[in-house]
Amino acid sequence: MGAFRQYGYEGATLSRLSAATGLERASLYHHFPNGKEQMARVVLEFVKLGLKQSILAPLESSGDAEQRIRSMSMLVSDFYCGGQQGCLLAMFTSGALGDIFQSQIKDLFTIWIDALAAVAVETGLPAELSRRRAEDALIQIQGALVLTRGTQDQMPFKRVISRLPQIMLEQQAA
Amino acid sequence: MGAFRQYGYEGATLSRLSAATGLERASLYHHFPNGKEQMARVVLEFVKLGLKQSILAPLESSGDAEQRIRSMSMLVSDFYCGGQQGCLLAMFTSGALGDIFQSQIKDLFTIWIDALAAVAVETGLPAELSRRRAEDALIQIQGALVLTRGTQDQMPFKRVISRLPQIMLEQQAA
DNA sequence: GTCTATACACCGATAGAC
DNA sequence: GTCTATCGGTGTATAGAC
Repeated sequence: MGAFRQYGYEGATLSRLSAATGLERASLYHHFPNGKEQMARVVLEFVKLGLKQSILAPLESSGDAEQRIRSMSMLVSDFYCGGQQGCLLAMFTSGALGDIFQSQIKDLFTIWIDALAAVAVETGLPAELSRRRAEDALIQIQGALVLTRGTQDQMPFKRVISRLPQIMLEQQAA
Repeated sequence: MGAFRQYGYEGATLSRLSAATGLERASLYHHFPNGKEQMARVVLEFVKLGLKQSILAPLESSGDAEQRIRSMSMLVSDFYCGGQQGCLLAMFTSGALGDIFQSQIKDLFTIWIDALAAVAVETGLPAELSRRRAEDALIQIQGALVLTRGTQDQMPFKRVISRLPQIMLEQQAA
């Protein structure tokens, strides 16, 4: 998975995947008969599982909504190494790949947005506004990743992470 | 330029660049003796010029600050085709490329942030806050591009575009 | 299941005719 | 300045021994 994340789909050559897994190129085709595209699909499924079972898990616990969002924020920050690591989803939306992995990518974003929106709804916000807030949260996470990597400055990402509860839950209009 | 933007650095093969320019691969080496890397650098310089002379031009005009930001927003929306086109800068921050084009990318983001911050300063906002607002604006533009492409829904991008003046100029604390 | 060996296409890049 | 032809290297993928 690391190879796809670090180098993107085109840059994740079988040689790099071989080096990352310890298996020879030919052996990879035993596990993934449909080649590189299948490997990427499995990685996306793996990411989906990780998103659900790790990052989004705190959102479904009980307790203070703000605290739950803060817990997710910490996991997000760790997952992206404080903004130094890029987002696989963002990389796979680029270029001609969007056509190939579109539905899987969309699925992942939807899961994330729905989970965040559900928390906002719990606090009494209207459904439509909650969804917009959840989208805003993801916009800022993804944008902060781009800017932090582009400017070599971790501050934007850190700022967004600490601001997430406010983005989701502040009561005034937005 | 379109090839790099659509396919990314690795995906912009010389064959595609040849097709996009109408020149044979060998002819490209006459104009860019240092090969593909040089082509990408020239593209980035071209983008820099376009950013300054087109997108950021309204910010330096006179008149209402909000109106100037709105003018830039329109140009940004057109440039990214309502969010359907990805951002070259974001693509080039990914993978091992960050090391090669890092300084040029950083330069471009800095120019954009400084130009936006200057407008906020004009309206009486403190310098530090203005800079944060400018960073926030870019975060949301970049994040909206990712989300819009990832979810196949233009709404997030449109929402961010229309919200840009507010992000930059609202007077209350943030 | 993993390996070595290999097939074939395409990559970035160069030489040299015109 | 643009082309055809070609280089060495690497890409994805397959065959077959073990």
